[in-house]
Amino acid sequence: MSSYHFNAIEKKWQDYWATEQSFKASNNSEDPKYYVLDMFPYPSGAGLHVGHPLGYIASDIYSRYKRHQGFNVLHPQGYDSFGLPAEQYAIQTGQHPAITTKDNIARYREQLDKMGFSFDWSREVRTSDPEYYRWTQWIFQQLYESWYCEAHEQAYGIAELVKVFEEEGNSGINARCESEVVPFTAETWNNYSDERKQKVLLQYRLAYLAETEVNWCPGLGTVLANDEIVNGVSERGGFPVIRKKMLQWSMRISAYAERLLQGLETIDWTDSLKESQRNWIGKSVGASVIFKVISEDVNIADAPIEVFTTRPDTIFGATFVTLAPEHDLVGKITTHQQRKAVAEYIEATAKRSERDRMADVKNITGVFTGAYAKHPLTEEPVPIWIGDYVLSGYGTGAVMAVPCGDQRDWDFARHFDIPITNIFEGVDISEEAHTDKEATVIANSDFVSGMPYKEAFNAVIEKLEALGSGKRKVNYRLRDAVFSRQRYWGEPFPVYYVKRLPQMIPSEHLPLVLPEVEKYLPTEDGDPPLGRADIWAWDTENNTVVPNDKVDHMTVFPLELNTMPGWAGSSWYFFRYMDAQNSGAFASEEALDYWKNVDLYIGGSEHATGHLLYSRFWVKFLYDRGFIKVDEPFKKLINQGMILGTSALVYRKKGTNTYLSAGLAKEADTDALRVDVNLVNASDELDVEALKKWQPQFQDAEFVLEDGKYVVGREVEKMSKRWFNVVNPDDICEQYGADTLRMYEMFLGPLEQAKPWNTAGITGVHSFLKKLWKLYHSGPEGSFNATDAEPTAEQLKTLHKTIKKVTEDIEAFSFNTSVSTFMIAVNELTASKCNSRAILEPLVVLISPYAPHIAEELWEKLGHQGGVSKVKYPEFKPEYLVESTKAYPISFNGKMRFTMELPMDMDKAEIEATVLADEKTQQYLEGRTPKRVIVVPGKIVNIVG
RNA sequence: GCAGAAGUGGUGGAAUUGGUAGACACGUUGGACUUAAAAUCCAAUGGGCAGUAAUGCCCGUGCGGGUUCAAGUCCCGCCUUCUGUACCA
Repeated sequence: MSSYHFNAIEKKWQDYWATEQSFKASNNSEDPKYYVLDMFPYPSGAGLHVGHPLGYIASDIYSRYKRHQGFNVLHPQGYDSFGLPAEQYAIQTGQHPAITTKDNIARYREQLDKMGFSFDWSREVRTSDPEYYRWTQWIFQQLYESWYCEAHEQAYGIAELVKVFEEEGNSGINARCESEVVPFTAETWNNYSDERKQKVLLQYRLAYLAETEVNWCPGLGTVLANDEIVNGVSERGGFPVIRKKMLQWSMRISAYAERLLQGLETIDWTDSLKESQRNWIGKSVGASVIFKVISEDVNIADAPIEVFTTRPDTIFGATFVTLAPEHDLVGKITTHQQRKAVAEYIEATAKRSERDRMADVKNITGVFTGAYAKHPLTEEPVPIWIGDYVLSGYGTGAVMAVPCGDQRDWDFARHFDIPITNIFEGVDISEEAHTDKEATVIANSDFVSGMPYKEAFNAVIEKLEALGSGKRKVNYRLRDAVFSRQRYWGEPFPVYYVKRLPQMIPSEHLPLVLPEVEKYLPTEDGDPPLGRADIWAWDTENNTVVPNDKVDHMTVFPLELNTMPGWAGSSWYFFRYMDAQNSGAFASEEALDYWKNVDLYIGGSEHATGHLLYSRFWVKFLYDRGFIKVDEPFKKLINQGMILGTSALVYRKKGTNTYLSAGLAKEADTDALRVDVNLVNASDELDVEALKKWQPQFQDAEFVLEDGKYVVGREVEKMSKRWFNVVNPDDICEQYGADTLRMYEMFLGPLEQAKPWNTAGITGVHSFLKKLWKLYHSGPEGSFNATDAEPTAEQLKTLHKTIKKVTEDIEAFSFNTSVSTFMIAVNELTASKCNSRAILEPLVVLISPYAPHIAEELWEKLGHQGGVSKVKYPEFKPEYLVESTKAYPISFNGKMRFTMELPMDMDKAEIEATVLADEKTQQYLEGRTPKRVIVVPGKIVNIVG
């Protein structure tokens, strides 16, 4: 073997790792644990492109590094195989999602294996596997069996709630529940029918069934969560989304709003990510204020309109009240004269999709109801308007409008000619509202006149509380998460219905396995595909699924037809890896106690408000109910940046079949078309003959060259099949090897930054590996050759410099610079023709996280048995580095005299060196004693004063 | 609009967190080897000025100010680009 045959080496070691199960983690170990996790992929039909493994490479490097340091590392991988993408792929290809999912997973696994990841595959999970979703269903049932006590800020079992109801009713309970819960005494409760009791309890449960206004997407035939909507259209497919009332399962995540917010302080995530979650939770502190309707009609007189405001200090500037068009009171209070206008307005807004409403922010619309409400403090009548700038879903769906202090209220008032009262001292509000609250004094406001914001804020609330017309209130933007999907490819709810009330299937009879259906498509009117299943009813006597026609509503009942959303399975999978085969629990107590939570989590930032929030919610819930001992899932989180594609463009002269080279295209009128990036070489030159064969439209085309070449244009955009800019990692592994791919992806730039892929640069990294190989293959015909001779001081310095820098880089996740450090080391060692065993051994261990295959090969050639992966990390010895030695100056005099601690065993010595500093710095240093002198061999570089 | 991040050669990006800016790599140019190409190796490569030369000097990190012996880094004010989020009262 005379040169670096990476293909053979990589195959050899991948097989070795597989047969030896080198990366299998043990659940009981004396060693400290470390849990490194990747966000598991959706196995889509397109396979992996070079962008996907970026995060996996980073986490793999860190895992291998931690193993070298003596940690018992859990580094698992699995597949998020339920959900819309898998199902849509199945619909497109006309195959059963289970089959396509299985095929896709096999393809993913093959690709992943080629890159030499150190995953413990014995712990693989698939969310669509019944043995897995059995526990997803089980957690759902635990949520159903729980309620949230706001007094203790904790979830408890529903049985405890029932006990309280039986003894003292619900008046003493401070629970997170539906707002329309009717108060009752113990006696009333005990007299309630069983059915009535169940209905009441449903209002308290953390997983509950309720008629909710949801984001209905007719195009996808399903309901979407808020984070699945982008700019008013569905994230997937871009279909319009409308609001619709439906009976849905929901998760009372809003109960955890405050704890989800507080928990952010305890975890090591990036500021931007924490900020996204804070925004999503959207805490605002203010007051709820009651305006009572003025009316002759006794039925509606004094009906309270509750509004939420963050500016109670401006209450004397409230000149009208605005209700959302969907507000319950609208129909009741509208006067006869205004009835027609209001009805027309409501109809018009209901027709407008969410998208239109957003696109049309500037257009001010609204209508007067004809009714008035009494200002709680001035007791003056204020008109009640409706306007679609008030959202029914936020706060109470009603606002007190203070045009002088809020721009939207100001715009609305100006548009409809409603009076604007100025309650700020010395502020001009004739052109716009004054929204700055600091450094402004309230005026013209009865008892708060002359007070600054903060003082007025509290004074008004106290007054309102005394009058019973309002109270301090904290509001959250976070809303409960809809948990039902009218979909096939998801976890079935373990629920059947008796008299239309949900009942849980006994947990010992889980999983409730997804039934077969003929068609996976949802129907246009939204009936779930499970409605087509023939065998989908629950026999409560035999605890089994039976055909639908057996339903008798005595012992056999219909099952829930909806399935769970994609985020159900991904909200707890990190616990399943701890004990993936367990059939008695989602993971054993011992496993949960040992692994605790994820130490390092790497994945894309697109999950900032979805997966990462829901996971935190479920973990806090499981913690409350005592199933786990940690209340945050991911201690440290890193978002890897996306690797973008570099598309290649050719320019077709308009209306012809003539293509102009990029340099000529600017002067002509052309259309840019994307062509396969694989037809273009590193210097943007197109292989015209290959292009002609690629697609028939180019067969007879004419190409106008410049300097004898056809040069393509470039555009950086998402890597996608339809832009023909996808680079397949398999091809890179084939051509350069997995070690090169791994190092190059790291070398490309900082992990967290988005960056375009450019295959051209890969040769630098590849030749580094070749150089490393050659350094120790200087024997006859390139055979392995390492000497036992003592390394030189220079070589030892190179080694320890590398240990120091690489270790620092790896701890800071600066993998890009550590690749550079390796290159420098190998260049230096090559220059001194180093083939010392004493240098190579530690160097191989250092490199093995990055380029594991070549490291294993060299390790074996050094005569070691067993893999390199658990060898102790080399120790850094500062004495080999003069740089880090401290030097203490004696005096400064243009030239400087000082003593320094010299490397190794030498005693203190005096040396003399010239200070490299400009004149001003020299003057400054005159007479001072610098604290530290930074030295490189031979000369002083710099002085730190 | 709000929030977060960033702006450094032809390109990707370094810079011990206030101390020789441009490491490392790509690309480019020149050279060696070769009949030739590929591969490999060596050298040069921010801009400008002076010198036969080794070398020396000046300007340079989006723009304008400031602090400091010393600023890519800190402070103030702008500009630009990404990434979230948005009629949230």
